[in-house]
Amino acid sequence: MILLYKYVFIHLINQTLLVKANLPKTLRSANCLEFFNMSTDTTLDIDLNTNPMHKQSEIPNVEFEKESVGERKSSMKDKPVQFLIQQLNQMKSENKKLKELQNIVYGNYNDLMQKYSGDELMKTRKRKAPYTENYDNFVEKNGNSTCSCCVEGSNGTPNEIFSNVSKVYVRMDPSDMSPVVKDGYHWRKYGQKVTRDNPSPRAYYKCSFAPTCPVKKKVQRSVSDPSLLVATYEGRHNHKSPSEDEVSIELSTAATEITSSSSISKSMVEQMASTITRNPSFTAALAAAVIERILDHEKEEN
DNA sequence: CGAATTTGACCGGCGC
DNA sequence: GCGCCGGTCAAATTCG
Repeated sequence: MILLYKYVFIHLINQTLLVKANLPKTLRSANCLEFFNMSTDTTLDIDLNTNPMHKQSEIPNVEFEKESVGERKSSMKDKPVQFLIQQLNQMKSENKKLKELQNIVYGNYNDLMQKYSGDELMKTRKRKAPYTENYDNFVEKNGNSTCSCCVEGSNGTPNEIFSNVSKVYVRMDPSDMSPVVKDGYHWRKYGQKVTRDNPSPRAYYKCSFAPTCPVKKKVQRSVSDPSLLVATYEGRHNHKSPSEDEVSIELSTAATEITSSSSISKSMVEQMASTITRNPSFTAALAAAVIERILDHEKEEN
């Protein structure tokens, strides 16, 4: 089961976690998935609606690395010095790549800061205004997929220490104008308001696990782009996403079938990954899981 | 018939 | 103190 998860998830999340793990602490505090939506480097792209199997080289790499470890061990007996040199060179090249990635992320981060730290953010509303709503341009700039999202901390400043407020931007199908963000959780609508700065009504939802789960969300169409939904989440779920459970059951069933017949073949894993990633519930659950994972990581650090 | 949604009323924070 | 505004409540309505 763990192996299956690994195969299916590894090429989706691997780059994300790699970049996240190598970010400087100040950058990690930014806690923005927007870094992974940046278009300057495809390795940073975490387009959840893209079939991940186009990066097929990822899965064979896992197996290759296992084999090469064995080869390394045998060669280590024969030529330990050469082996160490080879290892050193390999690490150097990896460091170089990581440094390049880091520079790209730094550049994107600075661009974002320049773009949104100016007067636009300062002319906020007279009320509490815990967050800004001026990220539309960002999503428009980067929203080349059908679902673009980013998460920001409170106060609208990406470098703010994380709190329990996050925003998600979702580009909707133009044919589907219902103000619903499918994020894998079940919500109960408890109110709707037309706000002053946006003719589209804002819908208020509570997690249907309430009062056990304190999470609320607000959903409203973007002023500049009606096809864009802005979902503001407050609080953190204290339970698993129902979609995660569904996916877990699907994977468990598939794993039972596979292991009962033969060893796991690459094509079967690919087929399975392709099937479940076409499932909107899976992509939503994956997005929620990735965000949750990063937020947990952030919480541990703080 | 129960659950979910709608919608007008109400509440509290904030600026003037 | 008053009015504006965002957020919440709860009765009425709709839906499956």
